[in-house]
Amino acid sequence: MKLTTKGRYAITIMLELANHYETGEFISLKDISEKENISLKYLEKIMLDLKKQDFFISSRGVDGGYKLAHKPSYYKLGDIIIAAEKDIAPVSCVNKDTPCEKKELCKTFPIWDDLNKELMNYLSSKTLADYIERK
Amino acid sequence: MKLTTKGRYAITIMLELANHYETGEFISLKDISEKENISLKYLEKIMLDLKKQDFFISSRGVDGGYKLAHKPSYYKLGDIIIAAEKDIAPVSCVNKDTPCEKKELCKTFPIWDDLNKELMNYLSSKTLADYIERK
DNA sequence: TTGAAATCCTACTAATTTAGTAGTAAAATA
DNA sequence: TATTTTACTACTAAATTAGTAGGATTTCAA
Repeated sequence: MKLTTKGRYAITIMLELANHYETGEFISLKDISEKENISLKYLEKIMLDLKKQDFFISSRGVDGGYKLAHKPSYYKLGDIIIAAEKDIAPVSCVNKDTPCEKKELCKTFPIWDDLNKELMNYLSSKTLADYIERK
Repeated sequence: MKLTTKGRYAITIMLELANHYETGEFISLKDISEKENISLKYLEKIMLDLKKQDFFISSRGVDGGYKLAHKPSYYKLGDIIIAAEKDIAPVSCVNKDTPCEKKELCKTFPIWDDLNKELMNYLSSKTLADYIERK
């Protein structure tokens, strides 16, 4: 049931931006990279996937970086993880895009279907706002 | 968040045995292998991990195989998956045996800790009895 | 008492996936 | 115009996954 580093780092990036949401300032990937000890190039790559969503406002050049386009409560953990990992179904047969054709016959299908629903439900119920730093 | 085939097939095996629990007969891996189209050798290997638990009664030779040592409601999905996959923590920092040392400082730790608890809680709440065939 | 059918056990391996790296272009700002 | 940052594509080493291969041992029935 492991998450890949892509999903993990995506959450790291998003939570860091959420923690600076109130200030309105841009946060560069370099800052996050140094703070969290993650390769800058790898963070950039993860950003490519996240950017396909309407998640950020970005700015290039000195003092540039990213900031959230919406307030932290807009960002469900599930949406972030899916954006980074593409597919988080625990078993591919319950994936929305490529569902199993034999699911009517398969005795284990209900197990994976229930688990997937439970997971999705939980990850949709939590947002970045639930985990930002309180002062 | 993918499960490996080990975890998937472990559930397949256990559910098949659960569906024959009432008859008391031994089910061979060969039967399951043919029915589910999974390599016999691979099923044997998965069995090695499951057998470390007090899960089965086995019998060799003709008409041998396995049957459940307890009734289906005894087997929590989480216990089966953990036996097969060893570790199902979505992120290694929340693993019981090798927890992260910086968890006090880490801002994302509570996210993974909550997710892990949710998962474990769910997988402990369901047993094979919830998914056996009704006649 | 021998052969077949099953479990039991260890070692190896091809294919896939993960976790990056490398290099460059383009934009913004001072 | 130099610097800093994002934006984008292509490649790659390491690790993991999903098995295979080969045999030993046990049980039962003919």
